[in-house]
Amino acid sequence: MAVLELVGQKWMLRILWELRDAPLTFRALRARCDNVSPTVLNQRLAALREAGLVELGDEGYEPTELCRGLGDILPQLTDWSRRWEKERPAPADED
Amino acid sequence: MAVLELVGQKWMLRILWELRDAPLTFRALRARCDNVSPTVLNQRLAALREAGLVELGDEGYEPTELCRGLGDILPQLTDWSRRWEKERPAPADED
DNA sequence: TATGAGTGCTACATAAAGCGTAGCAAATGG
DNA sequence: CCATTTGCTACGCTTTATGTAGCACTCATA
Repeated sequence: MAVLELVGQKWMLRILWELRDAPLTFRALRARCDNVSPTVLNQRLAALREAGLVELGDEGYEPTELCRGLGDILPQLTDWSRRWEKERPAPADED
Repeated sequence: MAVLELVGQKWMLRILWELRDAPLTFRALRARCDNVSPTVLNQRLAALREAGLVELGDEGYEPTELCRGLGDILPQLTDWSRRWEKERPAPADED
């Protein structure tokens, strides 16, 4: 389960999530990720590119064919996320 | 997609993954997670418990009913992980 | 040629998070 | 009383992330 160590890193799921629909430029992607520092974003993108999950095309960064499988999984994660937000015990105060 | 910020943290997916089958004690879970430092493990478990995703039963930590939905998703992540390991471009040397 | 806006990406100092080890308090069993 | 196991914390140190600034490059317009 080596992929857990990859996508388990901070911002990884978020990055892949933001790239799910359309390609995004470095700066646009950064903006979508709450302005994550470019240092980290670059590190993550480098790892994703080395893993063959993301590539830099003419219109920006986009998931590769190899990454597409995640496209079926992430929506389920969204679904589950919605269920969780409805049924979770104490919303408490998270920002 | 607040859940991404939760499970996107380091060790989160791994922790949930290790709890998928049977309950694990704090120490056992720690052992399975490459002996992650107890400080972090405790932080993560606290977050998971506050989110109502994990609880501490008689036999150790275990996912709650609310968390079970992930049980259908994580195996797919495994599947995808296996595909990825077969088809990825350059295994290179990652440790 | 130049100027301006966009791109990917890097440098730097500071802040935050994680790590490894040791150990505590409580519960359990001899 | 002692040993074992439990969940969990404290400590000092290393690693990682943050935020801001800016570089080198490309493209379009003038």
